[in-house]
Amino acid sequence: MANLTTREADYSKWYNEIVEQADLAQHSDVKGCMVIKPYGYAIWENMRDVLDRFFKETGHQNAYFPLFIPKSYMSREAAHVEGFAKECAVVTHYRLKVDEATGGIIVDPDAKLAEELIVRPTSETIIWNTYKGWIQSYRDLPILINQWANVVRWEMRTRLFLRTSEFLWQEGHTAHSTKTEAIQEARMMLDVYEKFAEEWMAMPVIKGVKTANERFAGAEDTYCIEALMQDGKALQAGTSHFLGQNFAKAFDVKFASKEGTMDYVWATSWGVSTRLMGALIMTHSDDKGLVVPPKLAPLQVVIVPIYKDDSQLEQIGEVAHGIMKELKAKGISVKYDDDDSKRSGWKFAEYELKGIPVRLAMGPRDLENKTIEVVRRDTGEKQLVALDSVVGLVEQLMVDIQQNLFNRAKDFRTANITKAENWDEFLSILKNKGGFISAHWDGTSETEDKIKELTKATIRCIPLDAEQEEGMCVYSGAPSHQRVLFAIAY
RNA sequence: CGGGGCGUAGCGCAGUCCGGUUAGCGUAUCUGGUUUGGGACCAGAGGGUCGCAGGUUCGAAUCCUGCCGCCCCGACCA
Repeated sequence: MANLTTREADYSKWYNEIVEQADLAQHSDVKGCMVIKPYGYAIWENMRDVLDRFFKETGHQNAYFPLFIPKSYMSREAAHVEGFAKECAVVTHYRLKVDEATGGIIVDPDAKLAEELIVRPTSETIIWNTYKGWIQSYRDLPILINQWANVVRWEMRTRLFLRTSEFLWQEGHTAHSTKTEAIQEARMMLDVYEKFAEEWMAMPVIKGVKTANERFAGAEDTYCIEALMQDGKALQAGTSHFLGQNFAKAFDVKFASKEGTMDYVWATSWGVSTRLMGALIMTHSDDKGLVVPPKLAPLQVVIVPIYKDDSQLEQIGEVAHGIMKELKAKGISVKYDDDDSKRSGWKFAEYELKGIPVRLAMGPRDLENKTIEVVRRDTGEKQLVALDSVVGLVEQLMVDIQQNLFNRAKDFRTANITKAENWDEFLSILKNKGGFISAHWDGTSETEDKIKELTKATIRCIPLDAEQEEGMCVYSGAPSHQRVLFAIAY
C-alpha cells in the first residue's frame, strides 16, 4: 500500500511517488509526455484561474495562436533559433495511408508538406509575424495579449511536471511604443508572478535578472522568480523577458510615432507553466504525502465519520451535513466521506497523501460530548473542539495554514542562503549544505561557465534587491560590486 | 547519443544461471461473514499473447539471434 519513500532516503524517488500516489499525474505511453490526472489538473486549474484574473486585472486579454509554426519563421531571429532548434518537433507530412505490402499504416510519401511546420516550443515568432499586420501607428499600441497553450520541447530527460516534452503554460506577448514602457511591463508581470507564488502557492521567491548564459533565446533581459526546493536545489518558477526590438526587427514590425518617425516596436514575453506543480510539491510536501496550500486546494476540508452501526452513522451524517452547509456558505470546499468500503484509518492516510488542508473526524464519543476532532495537514496537530466552534476554527485555519506554509518555506530558504567569501567556502557549502550561495562574481561568462563545469552550479539570478557591495569574484578574484545567487538547479 | 538496470496478472515482484507438472507470491479487484477512534481479519473466486519476432529442442518465461520499450546516471534544457 501507499508507503512513501522518505525525502531523506531518496528525494527524487519521493517526488515521483507523491506525483503518482497523490493522483496528480502519470507517465503516458508517449515518451516524455504526461497524463495530468483529475486531482492534479484541479490544482492546475486553480492556479490558472488566479493567474488569469491577475492578467486581466493588469489589462491583458487572452487570444489563441496556432500550434504550428512555419519552419522559416523560427530562423528569423538568430539567437532564438539557436536556442530552440535542438528541441523542436517537426511536422513533415499531412497524410497516412495503408501500406499495400504489409497492411500497416505508413506516412504517405506523396503527402509531403511544401514547408515543414514546427510544433511551437514558444510562440514569439508566429505572434510577431501576426503583430506585424496589427500595428501601423502608436495608436495601435500597446498590445497586451496572453495565451494559454501547450508547447513542445523535445527533452532528452524528463520528469513529471518539472520537465516534460509537452507542457501546459501561459505566454504573454506584449508590444509597446517605448523601451521604458516595455521594461515596466516585464517588471510588472514579474511582480504578478511573485505575488502569485508567495500569496497563493505560499512559496517564497527571489526576483532577479538572468545572466547572459541563462537568458531566454532572443531576449535583451530575462527576469525571473527563483524558488528553493527542500533538497536544496533551485527551481526557476517563472520568467518575464524584455525582448527589446529583436523580434520587431526580425519580423519588421514598425509603427508611426507621434513625431512622425517610423520606429521598431518594443516587446516583452512572460510565462509560467505546469512546472509550478512541481514547485508546489517540492516546497511544502512531507513524508506523509502532498501538502496543498488552502488557497489552491481543490478540496479544503474533509469530514470522516467513525462509527460502529448505522444509527451512529446517521447521527454523524446529520451533524456533518450541518457543518458542510456552514462551511460552504463561507466559501470553503468540503467533502463528507461516508464511503462504507473504506475504514477511517485508511481515509486519514489517503487524505494526508493528497494534502487536504484540514480533516475533521467525528465518532461516537464526539456525538456524546458534542465535539469534533480537527487535524491540520501542515503540522499534523490534532485538537478536540466543541461542535459550535468548529466552523470558526476551520475558517481561521485556512488563513493560518496558508501563512504557516509560507513562513516555514521562507525560514527554510533564509537558512539556506549562505555567503561564500572564497572558492574553498563555495565548494564546501555546495557539498555540505546546498541551497543558494550568495557570492561575488566578476561578471564574465567565462567564469560562470568554469564554475558550472567544475561544480554544476549556475548563477540562478542577480537579485533585483541586491545591495551594492565591493568584493572579489569567488572564483577569479577579480573585482565585483554585488553578490549573485548560485545554486544547483532543476 | 554514451554508461548501467529492467520488461512475467491493474500495481509491485519471485521464477531465468542449470529448459521438464496446470507459471507463482504480495497487493488490488469481486463474493460472503466478522469488524470500524490511524492504511482490519477470515474464507472463497476471477484475472496471464511471461515486451515483440524469428530460431534451437520431444518440450522454451528459461537457451540463441534480431528488434521494441521503459527507468536510472551523464551531455542539453522551463
